[in-house]
Amino acid sequence: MKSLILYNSDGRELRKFVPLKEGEAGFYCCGPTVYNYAHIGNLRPYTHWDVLRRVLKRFGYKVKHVMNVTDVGHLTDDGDDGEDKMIKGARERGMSVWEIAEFFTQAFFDDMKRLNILVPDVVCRATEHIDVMIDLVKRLEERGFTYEGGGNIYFDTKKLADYGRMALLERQELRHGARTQVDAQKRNPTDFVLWFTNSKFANQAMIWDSPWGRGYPGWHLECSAMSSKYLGECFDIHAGGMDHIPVHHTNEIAQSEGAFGHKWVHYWVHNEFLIMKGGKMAKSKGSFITLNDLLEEGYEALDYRYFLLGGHYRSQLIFSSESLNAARSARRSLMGRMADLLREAFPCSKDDLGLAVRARLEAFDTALGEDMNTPRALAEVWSLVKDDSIEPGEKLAALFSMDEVLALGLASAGRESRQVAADGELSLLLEQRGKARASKDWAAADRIRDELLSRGWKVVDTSDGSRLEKSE
RNA sequence: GGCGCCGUACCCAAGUGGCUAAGGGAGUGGAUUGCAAAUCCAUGAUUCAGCGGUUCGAGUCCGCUCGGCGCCUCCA
Repeated sequence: MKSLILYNSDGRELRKFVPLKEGEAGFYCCGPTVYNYAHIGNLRPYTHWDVLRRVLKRFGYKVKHVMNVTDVGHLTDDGDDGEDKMIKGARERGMSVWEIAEFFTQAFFDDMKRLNILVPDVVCRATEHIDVMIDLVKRLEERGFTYEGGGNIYFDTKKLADYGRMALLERQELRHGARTQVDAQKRNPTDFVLWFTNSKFANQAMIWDSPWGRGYPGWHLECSAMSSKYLGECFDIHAGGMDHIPVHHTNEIAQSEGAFGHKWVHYWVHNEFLIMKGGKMAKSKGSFITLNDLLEEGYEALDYRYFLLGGHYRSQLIFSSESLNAARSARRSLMGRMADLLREAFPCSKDDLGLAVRARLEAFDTALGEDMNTPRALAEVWSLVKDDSIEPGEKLAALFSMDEVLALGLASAGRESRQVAADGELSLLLEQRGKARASKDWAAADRIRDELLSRGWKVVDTSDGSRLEKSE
């Protein structure tokens, strides 16, 4: 089993991954809140967690990957001047909250597919697990972690000795109430609602029966309840955005460890943000870039994936059209080299790989094993490509192997030439141009080249003759 | 105000105190080409925001200054 080192936010150190069960890895990541399209910043973590999942598999683990879909309209746990996100989305688009959830869940998975992100083994919706959440609150109630105030059930954070350990909250002087209204019902500023029966909004659309009255769950509850249902009350990895450390994940830990009475998650991994020129992209800011926007500008989704893998998941990554262009150029170049290799060789079998190429693959794995260092892994890809001591067939085999983790679509590199070969008309035009060139009829040759370009194909002349590549 | 992260070439970006500071993109020069595109070759930081310190040795550790970002509100 290859060694995987992960940075564990709970303890803030790099730690070798040791699974709870030999050869298996249980892995939960915070999923989307489906009240709007995901913007490209939202898509960053899922790409990195996809790599994590693929690395775990590559290193020999049997992976169980669970992700939630937050389709409950959440208020905040503090006094909130805002509006329920789901209700707002529904009102603005003239749909019901349920339709909104369904629509944007679909849109989210469309994006996942285009980015070559594997669908988690379990995708669980909050609205389908209300009973599990209620059970968790009951257990907390039995163990004395809750109190009632103003119709809502609160978690008493004073009852948990190491509340806030991951976020180092004890070192912080939080300015509670600085930006929001303090909830007068709370005994401690950090307490949070487990179950609401007292909605701040008259038209609360999603409510369920509970032992405490009709209402809806607190936001943090769903992740604790669902992850534990599918992965057990103690599991390996919980992933999410670093913005969640102080509140969401801190409270998940509190309510889970409170209810279960033991340590809950062994490795917490958190991603940093995608940064625009002026700061992070946020849904609440109203304007943001979606994957569709990039596609409309002529980028491929996998160009964006390449861009993301070019930065480490724990570092802020600066987005600009310039850097995305760089990623696109790099990926195209890589695809071009793949296509060239495929013209001269077939991928050889894994058993026939020589020492040099094995060393390259080893270096690639090492990079990924060291806290998922995808930038270094990409550098290893380029080193391999440019290594003249390695036979084309070996390179191809290694590149296909690497792409099992990177998922940059390298396997489709040779597709264009096959497509051209299958298209009689294109082949004929290419042949005619070849004849025109042979007789130095440049006008005719250029006319055919323009014709092909107008059909979306770019002519590439080589010493071995001409071929076609897809243009923009 | 508190807490945390970051500042590496024109741009993006790796870098676990110790060989010549990865990789990609852009640029430039050359080869090739009917032209163009593609491709190939060559070319990049005596230096890692600045200053000081620790050390035999620091981009990597410590302190201060300047600059950027995040969290303490829902947020990936």
